[in-house]
Order: sequence, then structure tokens, then C-alpha cells
Amino acid sequence: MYDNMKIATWNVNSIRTRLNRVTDWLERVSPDILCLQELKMTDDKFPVDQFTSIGYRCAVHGQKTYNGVAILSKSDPEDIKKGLDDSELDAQSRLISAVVDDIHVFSAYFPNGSEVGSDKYEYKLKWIARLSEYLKTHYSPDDRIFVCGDVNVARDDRDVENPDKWKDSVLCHPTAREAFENLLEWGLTDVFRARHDVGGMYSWWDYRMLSFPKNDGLRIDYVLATKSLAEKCLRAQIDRNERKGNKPSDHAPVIGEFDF
DNA sequence: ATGGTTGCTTAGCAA
Repeated sequence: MYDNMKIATWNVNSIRTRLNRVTDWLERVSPDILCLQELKMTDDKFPVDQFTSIGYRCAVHGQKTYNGVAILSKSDPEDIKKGLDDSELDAQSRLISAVVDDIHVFSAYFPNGSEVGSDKYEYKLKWIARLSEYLKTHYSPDDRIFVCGDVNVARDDRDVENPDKWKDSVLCHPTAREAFENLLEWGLTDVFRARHDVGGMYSWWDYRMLSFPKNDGLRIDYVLATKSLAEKCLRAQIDRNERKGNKPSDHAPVIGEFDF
């Protein structure tokens, strides 16, 4: 189906504000699939036409003001599923999946968790466990699966410029890291880390306190893949340049390239 | 320790 396949993930922090930046990036980088998070927009307002006009189909699970995820793809997205489909009441649009060229693709926006010890943090830990359970129930690690998105967890200190400053935060706390590692242990590979041993490469910098100029960043956005896909990864990168310039998102896109 | 910035929505929350 592909000679060379490129999949990316990007928390855009409002697709309304970032639309031109995203379409410019799509035309320049030309990924086969782009997973988006934090649309902050309902489905009916999503700019489908602007993406179809440059060759991308859209699967959208939006929400007003908060959250919202989408999958853009050159091929038709089939069997679109939204949410975690468990018994939990869930008004938050944080997960969408589609089958694209016979590969299961997920765009996920993990809860941030606000502060350790808060209700939001408990929701975060529970949400990660629910996603693990969802995958176990409906899929096998032998399936061809990509889980892409803003995980809101930095796996280890290589993923944090200032570990001491962040060690007790919701992005680095041991309980959040443990929940994420449990998810990975089911059978997902962090393809960026599989290609880069050293730290110092980040996907998010706070808007505040000159974090980007000081490179006070964290790697919290991931392309995850089951083994059959991960072993075909040619390269993985973070497009740090997209954090620069006029009105950037606070996140940079993460890209994986695969030889199928 | 607090405040710093952005986006959505319209003063305050979430990140």
C-alpha cells in the first residue's frame, strides 16, 4: 500500500487559530496521516473543506472550548470510533480511531491532570487505565496499531530539560509514569525513543516564562506503534521549528516514518 | 512561592 509512510501527531491548541499553520505544514511535509488534539471546536465547525481541498479526509470528534481530536488522512478513514466505549460517563472528547489503509489509527488527548492529588489527576490516572483496558478488550498487540497524541506524561528524565523543577508535576509524577508504562507494556513502542537514546528533544514548551527560548521543554507527545509497525520505523523526529514564529501552538509535531 | 502566556469566552478556567 505504501513504499514509505509518514504519520504525525500535533496538539494544535485550537484548530481555529492554527488552521493556516496546519494546512501550510501539511502541504510542505505531506504526511499520510496527521492526528490532531485540542481542536477546541465542535464537529459542525471543523474546517473539513479546507483539508479536503488539499487532499486530506477528516475524522473528527470535537468539543466546544476544550479537548477535541481528529485524524486527517490521504486515504479514506473507515470504521470511525469515538470515545472509550466503556461504562464510564464521559463527556470529554479525547479519543478517536479509524482504520486507514488497514491500519488502526488512534488520536488521543490524555488528560493533563492539573495538580497531583486533585480530582483531575485521579481522572487522568483512571483515563490511562481505561485506555489500556479498551485496547486489551478490543485489540491484540499483534494487530497493526498506531496510538498517537498528547500523552501529558514525560517518560523519564531524558524527556525533561529541568527534571528537578518538574519532578512532582502531573507530567512527571511516578504514578503518571507508571500508568503510561503499563499502557506501553501491553505492546506499544515509543518509536521516537526507539530511534533516539539521548535526551534533550522535546515536544512541548509552556507559553510562559520564556520556556521555549530557554528550552525548558518536555517530551509529552508520542507516536506509539505495535511491534509489527514499530520494527519498520525508518526515522522519528520532532519538528521543533513549528514552535517558532507567529502564533505557534505550545506543542511541536512529532513524526514517524515507516517502510512498508 | 508566585507569576508568567495563550485560547475561549467574556472574568475566569484550563493548560
